[in-house]
Amino acid sequence: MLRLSKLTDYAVVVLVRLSRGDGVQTSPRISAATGIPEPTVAKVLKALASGGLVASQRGAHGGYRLMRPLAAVPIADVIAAIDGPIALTACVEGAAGGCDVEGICPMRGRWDPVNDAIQQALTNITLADMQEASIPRAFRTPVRAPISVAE
Amino acid sequence: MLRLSKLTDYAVVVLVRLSRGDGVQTSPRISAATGIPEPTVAKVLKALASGGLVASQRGAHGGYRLMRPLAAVPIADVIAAIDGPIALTACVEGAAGGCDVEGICPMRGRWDPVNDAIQQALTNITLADMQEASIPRAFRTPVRAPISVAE
DNA sequence: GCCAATCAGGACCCAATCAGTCCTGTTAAA
DNA sequence: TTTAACAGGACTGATTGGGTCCTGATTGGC
Repeated sequence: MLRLSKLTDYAVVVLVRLSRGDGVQTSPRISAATGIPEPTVAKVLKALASGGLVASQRGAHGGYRLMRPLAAVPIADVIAAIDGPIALTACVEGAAGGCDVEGICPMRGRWDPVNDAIQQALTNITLADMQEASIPRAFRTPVRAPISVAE
Repeated sequence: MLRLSKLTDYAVVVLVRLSRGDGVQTSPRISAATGIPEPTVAKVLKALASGGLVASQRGAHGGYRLMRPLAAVPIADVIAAIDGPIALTACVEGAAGGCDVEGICPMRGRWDPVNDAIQQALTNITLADMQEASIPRAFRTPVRAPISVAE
């Protein structure tokens, strides 16, 4: 099913939320605004910080802020930050490790064109695109968006 | 990581194998030729038959054969046959069921452009493309290709 | 008409993965 | 010094998927 991790979905919500307001925002505050449980918000933000998508400020009055505007964040970056590098199969070029029959595996490299195509597709879509895409009535209004994720 | 199911990888191997030779081929024979365990080959073939990618013939001297040449089989069809419809998130248009907050979920429809992009990317790549892509030395020769899949 | 080979369609089990939580540091402002 | 906040793990329960097996249904040969 080409499943996307649920945390990635959360990450989009969190990033969109971060894009409103100027200063840093704490994870409890984002949790309250989005309805996502606080520990999960914290986990997502840490991953996003590692990926360079948000900047963190520690200590009292700390928090997180966006490093780039939404339009400059391809969804591929978000996925990479949360789920690791985009690779359909483990033996794809760039994936860590090596399969047990590496070197004799006829599948080696076979999925590369597919990966490249997907990578490119995901790079061409930014968070701004997703933010604007077909949001149902009454949800253009900010600030108090409830739970987000499906399933 | 956008993980692709291992069975889909098997399916590509099986389909490529089926493309060699004219008559029907039995699953034990394909298993022997590819190194994939027979029950798994059977499972993959059943799914491919349900998806209309291969035709089956029951009874003695039965087996499977390709319905179309490899160049006419987009990889999207294979994925759909094995893993079900291509949908990144559960609440994507076309996915079964409905999430618990359906109707108020601001994420609803948001992933659609991403899904469409991926769908299109996968539709533009056929099995023939994958077959030709960077196969290492000595594996253009048919018949006795060993295990395929990565881990 | 019977038998053997083969596909059809499930049920089932085990391992791996992931979402989600929690705990213990470390940093920085008041 | 205290407190608010992030950093970076470890841990657990549930879900998923790979893989196997079993019981039919179908077809060709003897």
